[in-house]
Amino acid sequence: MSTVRLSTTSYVVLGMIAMRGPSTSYDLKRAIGHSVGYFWHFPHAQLYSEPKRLEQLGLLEVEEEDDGRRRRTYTITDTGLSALRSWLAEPTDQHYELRDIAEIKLFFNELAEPDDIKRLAQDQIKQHQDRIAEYEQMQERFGHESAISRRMVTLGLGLEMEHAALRFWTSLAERAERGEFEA
Amino acid sequence: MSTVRLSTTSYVVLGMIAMRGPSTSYDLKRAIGHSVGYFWHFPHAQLYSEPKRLEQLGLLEVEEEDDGRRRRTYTITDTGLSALRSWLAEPTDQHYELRDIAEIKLFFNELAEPDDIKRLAQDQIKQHQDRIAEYEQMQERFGHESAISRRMVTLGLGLEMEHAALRFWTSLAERAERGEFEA
DNA sequence: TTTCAAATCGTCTGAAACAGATGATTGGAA
DNA sequence: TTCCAATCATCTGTTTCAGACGATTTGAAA
Repeated sequence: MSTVRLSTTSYVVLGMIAMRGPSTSYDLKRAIGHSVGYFWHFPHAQLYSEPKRLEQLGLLEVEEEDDGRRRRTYTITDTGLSALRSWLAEPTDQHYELRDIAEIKLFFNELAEPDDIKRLAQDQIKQHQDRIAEYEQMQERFGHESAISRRMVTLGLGLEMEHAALRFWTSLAERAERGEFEA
Repeated sequence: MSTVRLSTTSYVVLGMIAMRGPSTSYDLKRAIGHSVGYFWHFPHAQLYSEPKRLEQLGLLEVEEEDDGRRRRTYTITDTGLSALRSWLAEPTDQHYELRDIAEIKLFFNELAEPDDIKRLAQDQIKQHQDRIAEYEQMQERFGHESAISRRMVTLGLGLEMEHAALRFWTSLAERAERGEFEA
């Protein structure tokens, strides 16, 4: 077994191919785009270079078209599958990271104009409402199709988080309205 | 005014120096470590290289010790302050990113053993409970000192998010217990 | 049936982010 | 006074990243 350290990107690629079956990089890009991509961004260039690496490590197999687009279709190997499975079985000690520019701006509220805080809060409210609507629509459309309902489980976490953020920014907007961030 | 694109890291550095006053890279590392570092990780090496860049751009000024540690103490310039202020005033269209390895593993639940899901959920419950305790302690200790209470505002968001995650994983653990992730 | 604009698909580049090793300085306990 | 642990700073090689670029394909209008 190799001693190379695989990244989260590696496992997402492995997992996607294991779940979907044989896939091209472009397939991955699209599949990730309407699933894990909602909460963790993977630049599409990675989805071309990473499978190449995984193939060299023997975790994927590749089949190349020899003309036109020259698509490379990747399949997971037994080694790849067992690497993925042991990662899934492994405990995760790392806490999540919430990369939220709005939160950073809010952290520096002392340096901002009170009106900036108000607008920030209002923008966030709108954004989270929109996202909630989007998630609910997904849940409605696909949540009951048992074929993919297990892929919808994380939507529940996404929704909880969105509602939490919405609650926070709503209450913050009220506090700002009350003048809590003046002088 | 320069046309260089500043990153979030840049603004965090500027903001920290603006809020704390003259700071060394090590000061930044520590200050970030017990504030924004809780939700967005900035590798400390960046906090040495980034101020250097900002100094070259004229957004910071530097004063160097000429012996011993050779600490470089950075101060924000007027240009730096106005760059920071206009960033704070600017709307933020980007949605947050939630980099959560546990969520990724859960997404691939179809490929995992039912017991893995149970343990994943239990670990997450523990982790979020601990984090909540940590945040509540911070709130209790510093929330009332008006000198810094405005720097504690984001703690509220952190807590809301932690509670949301805790709710989700708690309910997920029950579903797993009921055998929802078998076969 | 040609044509041409939009959508799809793939690669490349240079810059920034990153983990983690290394090394120097310092304070204070033994 | 020595010596260990904490503090502080830099360096290295790798990975991530945004976004530009270019090639192929589709299909609708001409």
